[in-house]
Amino acid sequence: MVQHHTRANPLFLREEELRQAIELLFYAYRDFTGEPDAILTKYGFGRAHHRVIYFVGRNPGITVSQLLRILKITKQSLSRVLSQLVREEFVVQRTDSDDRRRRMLSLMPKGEELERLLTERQSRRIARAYREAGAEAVEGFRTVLRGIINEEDRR
Amino acid sequence: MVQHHTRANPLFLREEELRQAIELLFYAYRDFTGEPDAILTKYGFGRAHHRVIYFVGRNPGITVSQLLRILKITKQSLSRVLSQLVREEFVVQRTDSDDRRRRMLSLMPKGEELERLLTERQSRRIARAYREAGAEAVEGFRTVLRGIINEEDRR
DNA sequence: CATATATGTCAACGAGACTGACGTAAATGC
DNA sequence: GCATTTACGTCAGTCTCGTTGACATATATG
Repeated sequence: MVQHHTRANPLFLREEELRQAIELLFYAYRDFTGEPDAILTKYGFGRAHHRVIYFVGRNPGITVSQLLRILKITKQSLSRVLSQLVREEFVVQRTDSDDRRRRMLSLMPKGEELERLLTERQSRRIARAYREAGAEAVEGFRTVLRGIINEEDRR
Repeated sequence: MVQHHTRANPLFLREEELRQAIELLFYAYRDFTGEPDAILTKYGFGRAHHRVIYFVGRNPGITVSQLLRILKITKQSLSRVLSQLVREEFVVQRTDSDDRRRRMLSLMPKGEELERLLTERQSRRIARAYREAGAEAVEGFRTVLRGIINEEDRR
């Protein structure tokens, strides 16, 4: 079956292969975000809050505009979520002393705790997949994912 | 930053590695969906329409409940999108003659055309990443992604 | 001093997810 | 044959999170 198509149409395998990749990405992302989403609901937060908490935790002192460039959303969308996180003391803003227009963001204890909780779940999922796949597969995984990202963001 | 993990703690590399995976997935998915999203806007559709069009195109004759299991959304959410796609003649519903409760979904010409357009873009992105990464990396990519998906859905 | 930058905010809107309830038609099990 | 289950659709209401465009303020910079 597969061989027949291979011989007759050299594009068949290729298209099938690419569609499988599209689907793998969809399913993996769906399940990768599903677990945190469920936890966030209990806090009255959504996926947008998760992203902010994650990237602020990862880059303490990050500014609002840097965060916007990562998330690729508008100022308004971020603002709503961020001010809620500040109000509820998950995130704190300090004015940068070098450039007092900038607000440097960091996690407060509550934020760190939630970040750990969420990252732990996702890490566990990744760790399991990495362990089962082996080091070589992990390298391939990283290489391909990097290749999918827009060139300007591969830093 | 988190200094206490430098050399003394063997988990540092591991945590760093896992966080990189989390971020790669975020960035890759962000850019992977960004291009189709822009196209869909011109049709007055969103990402939800894309997912329906994609999976109906991929599985002609798929039923509503099968689609719900794939997308993991509620009947209401699907219904809104699906009825719009049917109304605008991108998707057609036929009653299954074996079980007349079931509606079998397929793409109409307009739907096939849009599906091709969207899948082409995403395929091109994947194909480029695959080409640059090489066959071995591709295998690793697939293996790890499969490992990230919930076990019951790896079929 | 003029301009550019970083941030915040207001108002309005739209997509797309959710819950819970209800209704209908058809298949299936006892 | 009747009760139950399944497949689908729909109503009403809610929430998150994305959008645009305009405007305000403080600060830095040329």
